[in-house]
Amino acid sequence: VPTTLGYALLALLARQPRTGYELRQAMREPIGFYWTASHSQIYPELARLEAAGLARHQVVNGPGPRDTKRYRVTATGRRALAGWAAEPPEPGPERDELMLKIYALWTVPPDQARDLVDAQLADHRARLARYEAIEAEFRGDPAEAAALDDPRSPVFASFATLQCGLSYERHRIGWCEWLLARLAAGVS
Amino acid sequence: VPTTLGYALLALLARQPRTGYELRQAMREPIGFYWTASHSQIYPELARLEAAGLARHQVVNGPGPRDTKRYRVTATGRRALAGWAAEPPEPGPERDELMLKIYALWTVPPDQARDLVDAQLADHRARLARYEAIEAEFRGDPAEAAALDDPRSPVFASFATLQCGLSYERHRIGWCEWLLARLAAGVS
DNA sequence: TAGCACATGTAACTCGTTACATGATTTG
DNA sequence: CAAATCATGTAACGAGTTACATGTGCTA
Repeated sequence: VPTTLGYALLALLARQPRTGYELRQAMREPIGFYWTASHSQIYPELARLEAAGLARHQVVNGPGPRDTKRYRVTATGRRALAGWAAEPPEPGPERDELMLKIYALWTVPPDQARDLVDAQLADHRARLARYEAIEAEFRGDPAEAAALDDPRSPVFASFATLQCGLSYERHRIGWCEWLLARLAAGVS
Repeated sequence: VPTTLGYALLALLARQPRTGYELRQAMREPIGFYWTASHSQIYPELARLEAAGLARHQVVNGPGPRDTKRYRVTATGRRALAGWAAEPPEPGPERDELMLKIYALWTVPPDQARDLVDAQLADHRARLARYEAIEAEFRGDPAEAAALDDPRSPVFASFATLQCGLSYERHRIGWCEWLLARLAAGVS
């Protein structure tokens, strides 16, 4: 039984075969918004997946300088992934460093507190803009737009996570604005 | 320079002196929504804080069966806490296991997918109800209600984190409902 | 009298990050 | 020719969880 990282890799491999290096790239942008991993974690994990019979590789002499191993999920791996995805996630402890800082915000001079929240607000607005651009891409591509309503398509799944990201950023922006209004009220 | 856990402990001690055992209790409910720690982490960390001069303890023969050490922040610790709290948090990697499952949701039969999202929705509704109850307590207590607008009061800080929690649960509920509507559309 | 709350500590293990290690190919 | 990209691995370290270890006082 793999770790969460193992399932993350299977989830990527179920969409298309990839090398360890490509998996590492993928762990940045699309999926990287909610899960990341460095190559030093990925390579050993791929070996474990293969040992467990959930993935297998093929050596490929691609255009690159050295031989690369291209991994794909096995039928067993695909079943394991679906089984895992259908289970409710175990309620891991939420860890939000910003909230901890907010909890201690009364010890900070109000103008510094305002700077902190201002910076957060700017961050979230920037991320919202990025997500909105990605959303526009989804809707703009006819092939993808067609799959948006089919729960069996990967495009649907990607779009669902994107919607969550959009909603999250809007929530966070709203809260920052609320907090900023309170902090501004105490201006000298 | 302490770890995040160290600052979490300082944030609690800045409000009132506590023993290791009491800190462990506190890491469950109020602050535990966004940071948790077990006693096996807390006791060594307290020793480190003391070694760094940020907290100190006094042995107390309380009503309990054995001597307990009651910790309080030092003036240095208080300054360190305020300095840390004013700094923007470093953007740690977001890790959301549910999003990973959603990313793989296309591999899951739609009726199972619906069950998963249903369960999440119920969880979030329950947590929202809890937060709303806590909010009502804040507003009901005249002493606390008076401090709600003062950025220098711990009550204000606690209330701000609570508002974020309320907003977060509402965001998550909205997204679950959105997703459920898409999944229901594909009903056989 | 069995179990729970009180009360504090250490040890082993897992997960993740950063640094170490190597080396070819392409691009400026 | 120097730097970035491609490409894969291991080692050391830090943070966190679970389990080990000990012992008192109260309550069902």
